Amino acid sequence: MSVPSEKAVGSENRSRLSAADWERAALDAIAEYGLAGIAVEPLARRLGVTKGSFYWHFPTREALLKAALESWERQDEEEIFAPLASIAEPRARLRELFGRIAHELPSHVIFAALLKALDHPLVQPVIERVSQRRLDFLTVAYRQAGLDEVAAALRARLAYTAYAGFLQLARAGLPRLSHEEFERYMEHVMQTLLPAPN
Amino acid sequence: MSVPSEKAVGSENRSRLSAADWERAALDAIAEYGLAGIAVEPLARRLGVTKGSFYWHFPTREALLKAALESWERQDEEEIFAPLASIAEPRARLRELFGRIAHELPSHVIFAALLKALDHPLVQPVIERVSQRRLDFLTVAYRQAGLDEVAAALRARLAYTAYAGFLQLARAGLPRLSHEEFERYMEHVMQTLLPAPN
DNA sequence: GCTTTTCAATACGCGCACGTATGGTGCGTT
DNA sequence: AACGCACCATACGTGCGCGTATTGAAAAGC
Repeated sequence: MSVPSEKAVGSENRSRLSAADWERAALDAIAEYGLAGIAVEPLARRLGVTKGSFYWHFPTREALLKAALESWERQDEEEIFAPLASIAEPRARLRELFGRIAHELPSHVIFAALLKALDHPLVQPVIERVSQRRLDFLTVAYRQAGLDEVAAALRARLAYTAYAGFLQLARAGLPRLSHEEFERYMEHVMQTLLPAPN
Repeated sequence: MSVPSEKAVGSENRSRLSAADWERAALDAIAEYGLAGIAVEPLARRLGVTKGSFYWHFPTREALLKAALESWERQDEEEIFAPLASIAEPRARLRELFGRIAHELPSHVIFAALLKALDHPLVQPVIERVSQRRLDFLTVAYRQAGLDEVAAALRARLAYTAYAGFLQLARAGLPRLSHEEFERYMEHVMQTLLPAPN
């Protein structure tokens, strides 16, 4: 049956790496340093190997970026937005979404980093797809919350830009909010961006 | 009186360059390529000289960046926000502000580029100052439009993040709006983010 | 007209990341 | 025990941008 001695789930410190390990490291690097964080030699140092390892798994730097982006797009969809879809009440669903953004989930941090690299030809289509899904998500929720077709689409766009702007400014550029202040802010956002419940 | 043969206003193609010419070129480069656009050798090529020229005017790359940022911050304040301040009616003032954002003024394009480089130690304080001014601007306008102190500050923050997000997503990442669609969108934003006129 | 200042070209060394080529090591297979 | 494959190290060449040093040319001042 040829059972590998270590088939554990996590990315243990097993001495040999796989392509998936490089993808994970790449995503971590994006979260920390932005798109420029995906660099072969720095990543290799970070992983305790040399680039000789990398070029066995991937033909080029761009290939890693591409793989990492695909991995993120899938993961983001499954882990972040799929759970939200199960919330029936649209206002609660939106509230939950906005609430999650503040928690600096890795997926959101990466999303913020990718938003800053929209000029990159590999990033742009990914963000376009993801943005469209988020817009649809918001539009549906607003529609269910009582807005008419047109208003729902417009409100979704406004909410989405606010979402993107918040991510961009959350870590710096604006005075940071305390937990309480953030709660008040969230409350205000909900009241402003959500139609009154009938 | 030693009148220089060419003292014309514009950045004519006079053969010798000044520090101000480099600053202008740097800001153009930021608008086009982002912060990475500020690079000595590429800029020199763009200007038709070699870096021998640059290092006479500036000691280092960072010095140019610093000078360009200061120039932009001053110019942005004078040319964009000062005119707005003269509009007495707060709702009209806000409308005018939002309207200007869409016109891709150079100053806004640079602002968007700087927002993407918030991690840079020279950029961060500039954006923090500018953000604070914009927040104050918005807060005052909302206050004058009838919101109470707390609500005005919160609404200003929301409007500002929407503003930043819009800039970030205007050029790519989201389906581009036609002129008519944009007008409708603006109308919706005004209705949503502005209190009803009594 | 001659010097001095101002701006620019050239040549150089450095760092750093990409990508290639090639040899080396551990481990499952037979 | 020997082989072969998967993974990694090492060495090398390239590109490109920063910064320095030195020389050169044009304009300004006297």
